Amino acid sequence: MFAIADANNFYASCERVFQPKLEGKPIVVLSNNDGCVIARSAEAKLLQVAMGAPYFKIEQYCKQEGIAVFSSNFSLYGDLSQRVMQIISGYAQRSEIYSIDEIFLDLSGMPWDLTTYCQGICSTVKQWTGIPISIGIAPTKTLAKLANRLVKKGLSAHGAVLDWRTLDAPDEALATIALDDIWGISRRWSEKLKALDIHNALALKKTEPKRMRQYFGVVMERIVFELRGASCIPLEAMPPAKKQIMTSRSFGEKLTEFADLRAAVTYFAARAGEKCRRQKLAAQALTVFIQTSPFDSQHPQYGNSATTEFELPTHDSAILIQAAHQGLERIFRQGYSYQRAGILLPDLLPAGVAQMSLFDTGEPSARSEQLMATLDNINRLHGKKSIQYASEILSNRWHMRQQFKSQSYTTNWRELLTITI
DNA sequence: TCTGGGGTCCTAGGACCC
DNA sequence: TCTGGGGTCCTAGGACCC
Repeated sequence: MFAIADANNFYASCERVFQPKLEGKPIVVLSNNDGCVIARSAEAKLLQVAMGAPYFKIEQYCKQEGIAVFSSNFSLYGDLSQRVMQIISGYAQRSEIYSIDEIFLDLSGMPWDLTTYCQGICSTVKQWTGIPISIGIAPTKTLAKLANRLVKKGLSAHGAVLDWRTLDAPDEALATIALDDIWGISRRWSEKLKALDIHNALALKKTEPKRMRQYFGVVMERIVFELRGASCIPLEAMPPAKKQIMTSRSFGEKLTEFADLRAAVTYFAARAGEKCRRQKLAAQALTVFIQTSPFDSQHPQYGNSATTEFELPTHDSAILIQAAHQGLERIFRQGYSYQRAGILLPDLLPAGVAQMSLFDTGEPSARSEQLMATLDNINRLHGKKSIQYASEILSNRWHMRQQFKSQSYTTNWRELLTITI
């Protein structure tokens, strides 16, 4: 038996925890650079604010309807997510954190009533963190996700929890579920399914799995089996090591100067190095990429990338930064307005298991390890950006617009919530 | 003026191994 | 007429997730 616990409108709920006056009020959260809508409270959904809507197109509407607008605050969301996950994972022997606001639980073999048990999880999480969650329970992950979806639509007889097995007419419920509401099916596949005269989850369940495999591949075949109640997608209690790490951003304003881009990619390379070290991985190569805005039809477009391979796998920020600079020099062209850049570390290995080169003594890498550990410690103890590479801060013109950002209430001593009486 | 930032898996084809 | 059998690795493209 699987359960999926999922926070309701997670980013909007995080903002509401620290501004309870927004209870019952519409909230939207914007992407980096305040570009487009990436989260909406239930009230904002009722006001027909679309997911992904560019903010500049709905700004007036938000003001008119009194919608509270926030820039994304990932240090807040990440921290609250950790707290929620820690609480929920205590309720099962095995669990899998699936995304920032979702966690699967293995509820196999539990002798008590699972609906009551999960209702207890919901109320504890709400009481301890202020975040509302919903839980779907079923014999497969795909059905658990659907049960969760029915909860969100208000179709559960048990509040925030629904056990698929307690449905009186599960097939009738499936018949009401649109294809692209199924986990793993998006617009293209649902269109292709409709062309085959398959129009809802029940119809898909009744297809022949082998035939679906011929049309779509093994992924769709598994979905059909899962809809039938045969589990094909196991719980992954141990998250597999990352295969690649990316750090990229759109800029607050278009950049034309090499020096501004160089500061940006330096920052990205340093962040990618931090991620790499935290996950105990090392990069065999680094790709730097830059591009102009695909929405800008007035100016000439250009995008390019350059990859540098390392002699030895590394997670030393200085080496990553140097490679990023060299790559940028190769691809930078004068005369374009750049909108976005980033760093990709494409082929990661576990740190410390690398093949040494014939003449390597190991000593420089020991010094590098020490230096990186010290750097990470300083930034952990004294806050992000306490110590940075000089070339990161030679320009800040690329910095994101974040006009509506709330405080980092839980991760920064200088931004604690203050209450005036 | 203004449109996010991360990731994964599968498949097919080509090149190569013994 | 007849033309082995079993693999791996890499890449690009296409799909999906949050």
